[in-house]
Amino acid sequence: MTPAPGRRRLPLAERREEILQAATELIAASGFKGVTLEAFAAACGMTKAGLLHHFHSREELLIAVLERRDTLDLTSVVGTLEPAPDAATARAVMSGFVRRNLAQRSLVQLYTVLSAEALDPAHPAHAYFRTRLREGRAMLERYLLAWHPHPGAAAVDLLAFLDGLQLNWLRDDGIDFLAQWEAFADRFFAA
Amino acid sequence: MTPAPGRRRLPLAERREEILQAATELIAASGFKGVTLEAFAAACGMTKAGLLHHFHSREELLIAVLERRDTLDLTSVVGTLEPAPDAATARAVMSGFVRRNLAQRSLVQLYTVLSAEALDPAHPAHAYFRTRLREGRAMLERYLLAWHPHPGAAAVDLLAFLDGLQLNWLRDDGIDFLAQWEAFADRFFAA
DNA sequence: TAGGTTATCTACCGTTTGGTAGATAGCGCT
DNA sequence: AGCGCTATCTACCAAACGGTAGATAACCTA
Repeated sequence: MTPAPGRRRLPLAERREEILQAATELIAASGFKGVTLEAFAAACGMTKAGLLHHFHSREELLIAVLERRDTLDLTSVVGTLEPAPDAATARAVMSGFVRRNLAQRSLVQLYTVLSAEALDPAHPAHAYFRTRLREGRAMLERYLLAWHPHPGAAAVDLLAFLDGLQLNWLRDDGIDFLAQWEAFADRFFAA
Repeated sequence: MTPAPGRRRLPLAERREEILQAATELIAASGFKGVTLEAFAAACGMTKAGLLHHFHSREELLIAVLERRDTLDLTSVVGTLEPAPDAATARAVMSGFVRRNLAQRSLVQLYTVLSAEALDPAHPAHAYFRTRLREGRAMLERYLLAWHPHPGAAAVDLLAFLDGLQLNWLRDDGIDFLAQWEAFADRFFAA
């Protein structure tokens, strides 16, 4: 049997992954501000100090969570598609994101709250979100380039609408996220 | 002369207004989380305890600031217009908000950050923002009712786009808020 | 099985912060 | 002038929280 694990020792990589996974769930449920170092640790059955051995500060943990989630998301949605720069592909990719987000509301809320907090240039995740926005827009623009008359402005439009729709959906779950998106997309991709 | 005011005593209403004004500026500059009770008080030349005599908690102060700002904004933008329920009026009102927001970026950021924080149902301003969204949408819908084929969905669209555009503008001031809005409005109000 | 590496723990610290209790003093009224 | 109301202050508290230091024990290798 496991010899009365008053202490459970794991190899580095494994423990890190366990922590990140637990932290993601916790943050998604209660926001980042709402979760204390001790709570993160307790979720893995360890203590603050134990956790800090792996992530040297609370902020470092946050960044790690974000980056991990980002990688997972990106590969899962875009990964399998050919990067064909046409309207149909662009719409497919965006619809993929919409559907994925629809299914993980609390995680979307996490991103929303964090990205707002991070408007403050002093916030630990400020640079992260700034970069993320720029890259996302550049990527989208590449998809629009070949067929849209104003790819730059259109990319801004599309991302703004999606961000805003998400925000309103979080505030009021009476909103039909998917329907509103599809209607908007019909118009947008008709041009 | 004023007799060496180690203590400055003001009538209730006057002091309240002074506090709200100072608090608004402070929050707009550094966010709500970034300002401590003591800082709010110091800005009016008083102490925490003195301030708490007027607002019984930090949260109460926050709500008061929001409500005051809301009232001021609403009267300043909508106040002078006839509530004619046609497209032109709707567009004029919305454009009024856009221009006003454009001119007070830090205040917009305040609202953005707060409304994101307030997604948490336990947040002191949760109800405030929920109500505000609903009322805003209802008001907008009334303007669209007479001429738009789908007033409900359109209201959601418009507010989502504006929220999102604002958010992206806050994240990246390279975005031309006004131009993007006008272009969108051209399409939206053409229908 | 001995020994070293290191993952984990116990105990503690210092600061920040929201809030309270009771004293004090400025203003209006008679 | 005196008195009461209350706006304001001084002093204090308690708890939360992020982080550190040094002890301890689990696993790997020889």
